[in-house]
Amino acid sequence: MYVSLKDVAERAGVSFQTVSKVLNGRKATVSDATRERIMAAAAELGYVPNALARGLVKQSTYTIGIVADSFDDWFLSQFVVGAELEARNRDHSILVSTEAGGAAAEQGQGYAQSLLERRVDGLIAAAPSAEEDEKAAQVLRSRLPAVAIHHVPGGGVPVVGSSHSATGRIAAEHLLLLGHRRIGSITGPSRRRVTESRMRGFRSALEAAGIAYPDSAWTAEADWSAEGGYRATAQLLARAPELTALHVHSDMMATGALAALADAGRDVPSDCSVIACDDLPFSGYLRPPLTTVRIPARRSGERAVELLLDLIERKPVGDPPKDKVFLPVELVARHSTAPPRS
Amino acid sequence: MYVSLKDVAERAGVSFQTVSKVLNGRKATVSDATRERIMAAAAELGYVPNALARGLVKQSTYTIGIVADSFDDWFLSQFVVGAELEARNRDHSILVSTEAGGAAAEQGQGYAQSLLERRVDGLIAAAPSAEEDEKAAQVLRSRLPAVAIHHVPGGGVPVVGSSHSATGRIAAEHLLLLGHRRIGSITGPSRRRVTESRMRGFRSALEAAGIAYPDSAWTAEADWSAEGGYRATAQLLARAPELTALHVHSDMMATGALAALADAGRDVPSDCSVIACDDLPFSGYLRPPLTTVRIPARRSGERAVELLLDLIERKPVGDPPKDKVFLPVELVARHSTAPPRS
DNA sequence: GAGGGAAAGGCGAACGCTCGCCTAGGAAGC
DNA sequence: GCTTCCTAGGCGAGCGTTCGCCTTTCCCTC
Repeated sequence: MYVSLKDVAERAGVSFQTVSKVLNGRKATVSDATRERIMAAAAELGYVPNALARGLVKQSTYTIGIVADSFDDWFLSQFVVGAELEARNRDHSILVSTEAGGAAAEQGQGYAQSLLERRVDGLIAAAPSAEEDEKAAQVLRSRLPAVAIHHVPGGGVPVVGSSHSATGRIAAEHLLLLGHRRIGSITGPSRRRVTESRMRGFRSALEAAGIAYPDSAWTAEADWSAEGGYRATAQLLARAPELTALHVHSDMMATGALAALADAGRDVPSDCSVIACDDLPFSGYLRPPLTTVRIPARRSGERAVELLLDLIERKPVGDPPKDKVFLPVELVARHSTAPPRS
Repeated sequence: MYVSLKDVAERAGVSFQTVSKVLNGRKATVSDATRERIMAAAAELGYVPNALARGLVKQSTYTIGIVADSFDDWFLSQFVVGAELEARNRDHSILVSTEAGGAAAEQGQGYAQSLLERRVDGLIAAAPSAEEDEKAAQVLRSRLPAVAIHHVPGGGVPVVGSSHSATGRIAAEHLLLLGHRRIGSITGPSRRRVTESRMRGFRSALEAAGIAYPDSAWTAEADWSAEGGYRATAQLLARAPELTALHVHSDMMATGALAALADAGRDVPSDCSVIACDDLPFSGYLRPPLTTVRIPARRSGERAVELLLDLIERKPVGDPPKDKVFLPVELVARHSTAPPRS
């Protein structure tokens, strides 16, 4: 079905190994005439190299694997876009797998199984749902060069990303500066580290301002979705009408929060401010435009690949790899936040 | 680095071919004792099959390739999710590439190049940006079993998806039924087929109702983004204040449209109705909740894989493959549409 | 005219696997 | 006791590459 080096060789009247030399640019040893004959033959026949065979002998596929949870997630898909960009720059390609847990695991496929079978040269763990998974951690640690965007039990895997606690802190400080004292939180799933870290940063800022935060009373948990955000907000509002501001852990949930606030007849920002994080492409087009903390998703993907590739190509006596790379987050002040009504 | 069949064989005291038999479940010919010894050895050593080698000899990788434009796009990423699901069901995996044009093409990589190199068993073309690309069409037609989600020049490739003209028609009919007569359009890029088809369906519904549609006056083009939608809407509003409804070609652009309407001081739906298409996860949480035509993105991915796999496994004298599969779209009426103010 | 060297290209081996056929040995049948 | 059949497992070949080394040819040089 496909033409092979041998087919090209036959047509050009040389040995297939010579064709290999030419097509891989190891020029020194072939005459110009032959080279051209070979190139022509390859083009006419429509030769497409076989990455399987090449990978087999080179013991490297120039490919890096990403274990992600799902493309549903904005952060993850942006992360992959960034990763792909950087990989392309450095002559590698990206393989994405969703075998972190859930459906795949039920079918008996291990963490990143298909990636390992395909012999990727390195692994990027981008599946927070597996952040507590011991087995996954073992794979990451022992098999291959790897980096992660989240905590890996037992460590030993460099982490790339932005500081979640800083994200929470920045949000809190912005609200504090405007004069808010009674701030509620719509969080992601509480078992996730990111949720805990954001709350830590958030709380620390409040404490620094000498404000107590009644955890259970002013917090509602959701699942990152707009729908979840709507429900959690509606509940929280009913429970704690005294709040003058909401710190929402994602723009998507904030979209729901804005709707819930509107439906409750509370004006944003005059009755209640809202600050979120992510900075989705449409966040500035919600009404009111959403104030948020921008998370550099794409950039994280780029940096993860950079780091991983450095790790893979590490010189024998290279410098020890960094074990944490933090990318800065940034406050994007729009109009969903304002001083509380006095 | 990796353990191979030979390593497992040595530990179990058999030939490596026997290990292969056992691990692939061709049981008949091996005693229970031996089988267990082999399984144990494989587990202890952490054997991971090498898909490269296997693909090489089997001349099949059990993998299907998707050429997509970008993960930025909601439709495309949902499509991939669906495709992955269905592929997993049928023991295949998915490889996604963004080599349709743009950055990749500039680096001299052909359409789907890396997918072909990896010897995928079939191709799904999901890159509208290449819908007019002759070379891409040739690859799709000649190389491999393929299906597409968009028109392919010259045909010969089955198309899976929903009817764009029906989408436009449904939107128009909904607005017509409410009593609108002066309806504007915020479209995607006009060089895309999808844009043209939607407008065709839209216009045909208007004509059926005996309404003339002044194309250039009531249409504004954007780029699918919220920002583009905002700008196009703002312009159109200024140009054609008589409009009582807007037909927007994507929910993302409609998000911008809603913002533009709000900023122009026009209430939705009482001053101007808005209907869009896609049904994004947050569309029901915009305020007002967006009326839209739901496009079955995930389902399209599933069907595309189904169809492709059938094509690949086609029995010698199988039925001729369908060349079009249409998935129904569905009106989701929410609150951004209402009768025009009389 | 012998020796040396560079240029051009051939060749064998190996990567890790699957597949089909082959063989050794024991049990069964007459 | 000899043939026949199974059963359990071995073995060779080949998939399409890359890599290092080897061979041939030809041109110089002394």
